[in-house]
Amino acid sequence: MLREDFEKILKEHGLKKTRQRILVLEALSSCEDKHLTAEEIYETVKAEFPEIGLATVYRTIQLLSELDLVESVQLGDGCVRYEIGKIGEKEAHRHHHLICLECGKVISFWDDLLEELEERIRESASFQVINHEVKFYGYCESCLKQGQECQ
Amino acid sequence: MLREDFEKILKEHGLKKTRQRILVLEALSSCEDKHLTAEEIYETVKAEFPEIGLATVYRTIQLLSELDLVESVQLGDGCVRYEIGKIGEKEAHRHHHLICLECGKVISFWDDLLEELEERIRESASFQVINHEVKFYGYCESCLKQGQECQ
DNA sequence: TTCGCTGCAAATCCTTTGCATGATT
DNA sequence: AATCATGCAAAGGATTTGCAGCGAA
Repeated sequence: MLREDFEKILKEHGLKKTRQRILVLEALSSCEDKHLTAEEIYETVKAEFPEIGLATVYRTIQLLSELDLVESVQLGDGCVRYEIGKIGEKEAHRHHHLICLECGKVISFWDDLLEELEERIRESASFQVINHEVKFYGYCESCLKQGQECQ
Repeated sequence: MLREDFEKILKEHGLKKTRQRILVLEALSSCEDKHLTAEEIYETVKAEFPEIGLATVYRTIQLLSELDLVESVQLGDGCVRYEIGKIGEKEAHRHHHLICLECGKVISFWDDLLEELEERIRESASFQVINHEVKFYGYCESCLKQGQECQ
């Protein structure tokens, strides 16, 4: 997500361009794979703009969600985290997470193998699938190496 | 999950059999497809045992989680809900949810099509998959019928 | 009798809201 | 200048914790 695109979207929706909004979006864009919590976004932005308040971060996240620019994910550690969206892009539908049960590391990956499964659901359950969310829990490479005797 | 099995598990772990614990488990067993919140479990048990406290419900849920008898699910409405587990049974790995974006209805279904995908992940990402969680968002049959012009 | 379990109330954590001030258009 | 957005502090909701009393073993 480019800054100009974002500014254009704000304008289109009659919303004001503020430093806080830009910085929250940039925090989320800069580390796409970090899955930041609201608190982490707050700390990140505060480094560059110490006056920002946590409430503004929450309000901005909510705004970005409504604009379909970010989505929340819950990765098993009890925290709500936010990701910059791939919404609208064709990547959106193929974006999944691998979550390490040992170290908590999250690996994003893309795959569309579920297309076939969706088709079957559509037929068998009379349910029109719009989107799906898949999480795989297990052990990442480095944790496997470290504790080969453990599992 | 049968009551006797549960009592046996409690005994095996040196835990006491209490009316509260039995009733919480029964609330969760009786309506497997309801995905109750802590508050709903509380209300259900209270009908039969009005002295119970909400804290006990939370403590019992936590206990049941540690015993791998229940797991939490978050179905897009912002609430944390609990399901009696299929853990250990071969059903465990094939248990997914269809969530209606219109009415919020949740339909559980079982399918193991992801086996193949897991195999590919194991190879390509050097990640050992232990479990997975899949949610499909879309529109259920009755919502589709009602608003055929809407989507 | 012992020790774990419970209910209650208070504490905590995360998120939202009200309101006066400040910034953007 | 008008309006929207912000910071702060207070409110809200969900969950956890401390503690004295109760109940299962």
